[in-house]
Amino acid sequence: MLTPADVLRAAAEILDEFGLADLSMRRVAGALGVQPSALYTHVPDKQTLLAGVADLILAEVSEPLGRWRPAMEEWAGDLRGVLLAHRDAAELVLTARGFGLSRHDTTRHPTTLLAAAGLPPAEARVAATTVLHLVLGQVAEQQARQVWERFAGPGPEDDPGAERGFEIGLGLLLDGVETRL
Amino acid sequence: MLTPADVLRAAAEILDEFGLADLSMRRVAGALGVQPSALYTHVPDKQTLLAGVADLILAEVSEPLGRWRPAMEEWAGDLRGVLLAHRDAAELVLTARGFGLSRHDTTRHPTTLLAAAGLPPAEARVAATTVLHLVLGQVAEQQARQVWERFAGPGPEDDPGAERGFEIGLGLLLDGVETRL
DNA sequence: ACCTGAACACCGTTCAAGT
DNA sequence: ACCTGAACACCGTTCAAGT
Repeated sequence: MLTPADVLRAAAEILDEFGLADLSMRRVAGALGVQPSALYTHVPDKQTLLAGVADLILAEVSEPLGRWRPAMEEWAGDLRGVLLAHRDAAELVLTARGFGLSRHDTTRHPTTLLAAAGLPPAEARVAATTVLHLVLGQVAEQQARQVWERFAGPGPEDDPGAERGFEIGLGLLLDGVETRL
Repeated sequence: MLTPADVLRAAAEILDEFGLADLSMRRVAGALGVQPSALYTHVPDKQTLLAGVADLILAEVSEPLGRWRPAMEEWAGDLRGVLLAHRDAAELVLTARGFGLSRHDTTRHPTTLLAAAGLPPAEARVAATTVLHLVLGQVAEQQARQVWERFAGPGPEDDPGAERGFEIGLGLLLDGVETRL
């Protein structure tokens, strides 16, 4: 007997191995050894299933702790690392968040951290969300490039240029935060 | 007789009216009154067609001129406005850029502008790309939310919270740039 | 060169039927 | 409640055939 958690796990595995384009309801069903229609007993539709996988991924990101600046740097780096560890994760999270189906409040802890550092609550929320958007935008582009390189280019590289760009861009943003403290 | 430009235009119209999910090769063909297979005389595949539409949209963004800070604010606002004016444009641009099929060098002018203001060339490029990623991440999320609200919520709003968040986030980043000048 | 028409190998989702 | 099997209304892309 299947459970919603089984469906989620199977979907997450297909995402990591074959990517978002190959993550179809029929493929998830196949991996579980059931008919496609059987999934709809445990999951309302594909959109909700994808949001569940996105939340599973976001739950891997650790909470930021300690002095605000190194903590924010670690959180952003961790978020980026988690997204890069799962194929097409940035695009998945971006659409899941937009569709409002994501239950995971990703910016909760960094917002608290920035507020505790002295930033007005509204600005803290915006600053945390800005860091999130920055990471999502950068990783989404990098991962779409990786999809392409998988069958056209010289294979998936570590892309040190992207990491360098991420660090510099984040540094600019956190410098901006620092001027407001 | 069809031309590649006709196919691009038809695809762009379907995007604006019905969104990325409904932008299929079969629908573009239908709008042009031809069989789906007829498109492949003018366009290699769907991916390339989408990248062409993305470049069409990005070409609408005006060049930044004048003092660096107001020019960057205007450029980022213009970019955001252009993306918001075309349904699902941020997601489209994000994947088209990632796939490396986009011919449009979006960050060219803002990079020159920041370099002229005194930022080292490498940092200028990164700073311009960071602004781009910020805008793409924020608009991608907002537009995915708009897709959802179209058949679930209270209709597409202007979302002043998103605009406010954009302005504050951009301000933080540009403050960071300022500390480096 | 340009387009048609048919085909191939897929999709997400629904639904009557069985257990 | 849970799952099967068939069906509906779609996909992108290819390819022989016509002009």
